[in-house]
Amino acid sequence: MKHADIPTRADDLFCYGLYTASHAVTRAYAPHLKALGLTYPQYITLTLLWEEDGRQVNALAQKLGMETSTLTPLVKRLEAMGHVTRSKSALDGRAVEVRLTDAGKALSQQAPAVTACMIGQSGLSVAELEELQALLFKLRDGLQPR
Amino acid sequence: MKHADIPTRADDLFCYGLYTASHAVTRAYAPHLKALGLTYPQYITLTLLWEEDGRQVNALAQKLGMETSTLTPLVKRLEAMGHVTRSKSALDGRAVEVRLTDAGKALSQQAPAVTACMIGQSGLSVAELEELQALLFKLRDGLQPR
DNA sequence: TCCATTTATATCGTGCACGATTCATTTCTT
DNA sequence: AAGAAATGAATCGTGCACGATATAAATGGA
Repeated sequence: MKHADIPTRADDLFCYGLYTASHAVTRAYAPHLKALGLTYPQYITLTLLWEEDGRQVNALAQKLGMETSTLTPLVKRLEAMGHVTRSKSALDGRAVEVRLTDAGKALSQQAPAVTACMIGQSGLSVAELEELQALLFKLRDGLQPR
Repeated sequence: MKHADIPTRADDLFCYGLYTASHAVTRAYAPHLKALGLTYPQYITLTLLWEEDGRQVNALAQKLGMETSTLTPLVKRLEAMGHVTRSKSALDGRAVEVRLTDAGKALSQQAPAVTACMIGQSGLSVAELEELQALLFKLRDGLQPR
């Protein structure tokens, strides 16, 4: 591809839509999550634990594509709020396993209503959301150096 | 839509792909932008100025969908780096106009190569990227309360 | 075994992002 | 024209996100 073929307007840059849409979603979630006392990254982290409890910090970081330096304090805040416990792995003294408390598990009951509300707000059909999700995963996986 | 119809796995949540893809893009841009001494939000802000110079802080915030409390320090850093100037509007004493310096304008020469590289890395066709962009804008605009 | 390397987490400093608040300026109302 | 309301930036405090660095535990090789 030659430079001449590349869109130069900010609206056309493939990074711009992602950047603004991502923040718009975070903002749209905020009022729902505020009622649960959660931030958006905290909520996403909990969804991973609802799916599979007892993950290590490392596994959570991998799933989210972030550094443990981001997750350690986040998980500590979840612990301080009483949603999870952190304990050293018996098999590997370095690893920390994150486990949901009853309170943390109970929060999962609220999730479907929040998701439903967000899907409704989005104005996109389920088919469009699936198409979007597929493209996002393809983009993300393409960019991962690994 | 009933709750039973809502995907509950984290992978299927429509927020998850956006969250991880957005960070993946930021991370993929980082090495290219580091060579220019810029962060990703700084780069996007500059693209808006390359498109139309002399915008007010408010206009930039609107375009990016962010608060002025985020942009004010960012623009000040761009000023400290010598890429822009900040000056009070003659027509409205409250407003601050952001203008590119010669150095800031010169940076725009590097942008097409960066964009081209990112598009190549993404592994998506231009058609797919346009489709993705369209869905993202639709999502974003659907979520804006306005 | 012993020591080098790797791995898992944590810590620190910088920058982004938001909401709440403040301050100055403009605009609206009367 | 004067006070009220609205607007544009800025400031402050909290939390997210990264890279660089540190520390402790596990692994590997000689």
